[in-house]
Amino acid sequence: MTKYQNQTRLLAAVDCIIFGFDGNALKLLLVQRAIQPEKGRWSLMGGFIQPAEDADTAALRILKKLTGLEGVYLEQLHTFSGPHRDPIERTLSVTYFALIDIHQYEKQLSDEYHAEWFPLTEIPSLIFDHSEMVKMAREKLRYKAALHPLLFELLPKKFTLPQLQNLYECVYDTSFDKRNFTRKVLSTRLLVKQKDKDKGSSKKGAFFYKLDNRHYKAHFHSFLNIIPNPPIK
Amino acid sequence: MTKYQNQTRLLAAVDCIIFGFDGNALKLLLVQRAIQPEKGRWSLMGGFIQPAEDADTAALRILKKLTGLEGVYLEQLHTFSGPHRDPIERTLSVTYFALIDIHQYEKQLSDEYHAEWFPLTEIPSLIFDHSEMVKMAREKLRYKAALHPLLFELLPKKFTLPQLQNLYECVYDTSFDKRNFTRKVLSTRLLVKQKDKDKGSSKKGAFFYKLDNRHYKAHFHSFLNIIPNPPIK
DNA sequence: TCAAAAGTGTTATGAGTACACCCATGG
DNA sequence: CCATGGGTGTACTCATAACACTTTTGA
Repeated sequence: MTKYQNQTRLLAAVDCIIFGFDGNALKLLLVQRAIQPEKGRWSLMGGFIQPAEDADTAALRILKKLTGLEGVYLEQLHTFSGPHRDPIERTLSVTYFALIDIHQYEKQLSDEYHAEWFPLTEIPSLIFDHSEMVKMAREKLRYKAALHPLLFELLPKKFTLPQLQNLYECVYDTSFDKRNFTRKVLSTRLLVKQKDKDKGSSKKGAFFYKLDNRHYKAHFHSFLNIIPNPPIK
Repeated sequence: MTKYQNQTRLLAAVDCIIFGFDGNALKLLLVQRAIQPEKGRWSLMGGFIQPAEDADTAALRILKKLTGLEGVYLEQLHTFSGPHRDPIERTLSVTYFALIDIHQYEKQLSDEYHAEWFPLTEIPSLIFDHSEMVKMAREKLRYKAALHPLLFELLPKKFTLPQLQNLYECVYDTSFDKRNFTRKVLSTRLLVKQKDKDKGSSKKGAFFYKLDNRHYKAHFHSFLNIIPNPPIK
C-alpha cells in the first residue's frame, strides 16, 4: 500500500474539560503540566492519541487515568487546529467535555498529576489555547443543559431538589422561583422521590430524589420546541 | 526546540457536508474521488489540512475550490478518528457542514471535480465513513434548525413564505399548518416583506421576503426555552 | 421559641394548535 | 369561469410566570 505523497503529518491530542459541582460552585479539574514546554503551568488534562485508539477512546483513557472513573458523561466538543497552537510542534487537539460527580472523584491520584479543582470564577491562566477551550465548553454546557437533562451527571445518585436548583442557578448565574422550578422538573417525570431525607443542609431536611434511568435515556433527546409539538397521544 | 518524542504523527483532513435546496428536495453535493484508493467512488468533498492552515481555513478553501462561493454558512461538525477509517494510512478527519444557496452554485466547476447534487433520499454508497458523517450532519441540521433560524442560508436572498415552509417540511419530513407557520415565522420579526411577488409557482404570486440581517445576527443564538424567559420588557 | 430551609397552590397571561374560507390570476 | 396556490382570523388549551404562607425541627 502506498502512502499519500507530499502531505504533512502532525500530532493529534485529546484535551478534556472536566466539570464538577461541589454543592456551591461549578468547578473545573486542572492539572499542572508535566512536560516541557510550559511545564508546571496549569492545563487541561490531555494526551496524545495512540496508534490503536480513536479520539473517544483516548479521552476515556485519559479521564480514567486522572480520576479513576469510568462511565462518565463525555462528549466531543470541538477540534482546535491552529498551526501554532503548540509552539514546539504542530498538534491538533480534539477536545471533550466531561461531567463528573465530584464526590466520586477520589483525591488519591491528584498528587500524581498535581490535579486541582478550580471554581469557574477563578480559573488560572492556562497554556496554549486551553482558556478558549474552557470558554467554549462552558457555553456548550449552558446551551445543552437548557435543552436536555444533563446536569444530573454532576450530582450524586441521590440528590435533593434544593441541590438541583442550586446547581442550575450556578450554571446560569441567576436564581429561579422554587415552586416553578420544582414543578417544571417534576413534570418531566424523570425523578423518583425517595423515602429518606438529606438532613445535611437544613433542620427540616429535604427529600432525596433519584433519576428514573428509563425515562432519562428515552427523553434525553426530545426537548425541542420550534417545530410544532405533535399531540402527545 | 526539541520535538515530542515517541509519538505517532498522522494525516489530518477536512471533509465538507454540503447541503442545498432546490425548491423541492434537500440535496447533498458529492464528488467522485480523484485519487486512490477508492478512485471514482462518490465521496464528500475534502482535502488535507495544509501546513499554514487551521481546519476552518482548509474547509473554506475546499468549499471555494468546489463551488466558487465565499461567505457561506460553515460550521465544524465532528472529528472522526478511527484508526482504520482510511485503509491506506491513518487519517483524522475534521468534518464541516455547509449550507449553500444552490442557485448561486455555478455548474462551471462541477465537471472538473465530477460533482453532483444528490437528494438526501438517494445518496449513493460513499467511501470510508462518509455515510456516517452525512447521517450526523443531517441530525445536526434538524436539531439546530429547530432552535435557530438557520435554513435561510439555503434560500436565495429573496424568498417566499411558501418556499420557506416547503424547505422546513423537507428538512423535517412532515407538513405544517400554513397559518401557524406564517405566524410563527413572522413573529420572530426576522423577515421583511418586499413589494414584489414571485409569480413562478402560482397565478396569484407570493410576496418575496428578505432577512432582516440585524435581527438575524442578534437573535440567532437566543432561541432557548427551558430556562424561564425573562420578561421581554 | 425562634431561625432557617423545605414544601406547596392559585391565578393571569401568552404561546401553541386546530381549523375553513376568500382572494387573485392565468389559462 | 374555474382551477391553482396564496393569504388570513378565531377559539381553545396548555405551559409559563408571578406571587406568600405554612411546616419542620435543631439549637
